[in-house]
Amino acid sequence: MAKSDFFKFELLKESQTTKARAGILHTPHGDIKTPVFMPVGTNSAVKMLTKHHLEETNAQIILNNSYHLFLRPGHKLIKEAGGLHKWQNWNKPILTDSGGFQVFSLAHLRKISEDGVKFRDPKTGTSYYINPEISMEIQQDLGPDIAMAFDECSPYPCSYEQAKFAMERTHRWLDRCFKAHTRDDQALFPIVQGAFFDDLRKESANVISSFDAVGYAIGGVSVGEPADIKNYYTNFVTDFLPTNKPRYLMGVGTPEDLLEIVARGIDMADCVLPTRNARHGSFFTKYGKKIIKNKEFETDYRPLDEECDCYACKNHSRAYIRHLYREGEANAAILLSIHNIRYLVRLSELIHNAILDGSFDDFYKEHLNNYLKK
RNA sequence: GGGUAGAUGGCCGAGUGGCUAAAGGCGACAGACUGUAAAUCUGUUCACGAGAGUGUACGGUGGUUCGAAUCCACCUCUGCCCA
Repeated sequence: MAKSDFFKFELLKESQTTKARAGILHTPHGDIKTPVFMPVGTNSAVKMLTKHHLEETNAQIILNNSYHLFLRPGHKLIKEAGGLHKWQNWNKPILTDSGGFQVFSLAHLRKISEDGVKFRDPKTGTSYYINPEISMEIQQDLGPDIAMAFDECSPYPCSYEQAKFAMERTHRWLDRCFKAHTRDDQALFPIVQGAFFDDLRKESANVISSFDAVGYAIGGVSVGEPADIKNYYTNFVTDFLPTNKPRYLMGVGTPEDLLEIVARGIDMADCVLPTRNARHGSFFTKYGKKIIKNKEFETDYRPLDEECDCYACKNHSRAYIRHLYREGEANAAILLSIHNIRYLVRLSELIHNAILDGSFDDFYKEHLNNYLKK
């Protein structure tokens, strides 16, 4: 069977005033309504959530990470266990990152060569080697619906020469990824790099668009650059990507980011922020991000967000969750994680519906206005 | 009654003559986090002041000294041991 039989992207409707689009991406493990927010479960676990919690958030697809699972427990073990879906008992779509982000985030613990990257495991000091072929082998053994190309994500700031070199190497690696990738029931998304230079981003978008892929990703953003730069390049790059394929902006973001990037033509996004911020005590509301430990919530008996339908909001008050957090109870992180994920998943559902009924422009303005109101 | 140890900022606890408005921890108050080395990290925390700074402060009172949380005397209180 060819890839086109497993994957199809239906573009349902486009906004008249912005670049927002609503669609459906069909995958071997089910359909994904876009725009979609994808929670991150690096170690084959979305931190703090059981499968039951995660299903209740209505997440349509989750991320896992090749680098982390390669180190432990090993892709061969997961393959033997029946693949990622069976391994973590998640029967909806899964996307794996290639290990490319660790080239960036573990910069001081790795050495890049033309062939690939040597990493030192921060926990044990052991050395591991990943190159495009190894990343494809890992991801084909793990068995997600969507695999990502092995890329080199540049830091911010970054010189033009450095960015160009990393981008060109990413393109050479991309070619090797596509040659090594053979599973038809798995999509391989190439990734645009080029840091924050117009000509590099344009060149990279054109190069990756020349590969026949199910969807196309934009990487190298949310690496410390200001929001307006991120928005500018998101808008800039989507102009050079195929219109009939999903575009995935990697590592973004906050609720306001989600609105901004959808308006700039993005269909998929993932971020660790909802779960990390939850563990660190902050939560999303219609009126902006709040910090649960703050005194203002001491006697606030309202739910985290009054319009939210998540488990935490249906059952508990801000005052109660604040108490749990201050006492170091794990339940605080669990409840906040459930809420933050549901907040972004629900926001993406509302966005999808708003695009379909033609009200996205108003929705976008009103929501952003509320969220950024102080 | 006798002996002995001690009394430091909201709490615990360093500090034994100037470098001490006083380490460190806790607590409190606030902030950061964007393809997860992260249930982590950062800042503030005597009063007044934007700040330089000024004032008050190491149980109490008095003393020694150019200078005392630190040395001396007495007092108050507390822990422990003996009667």
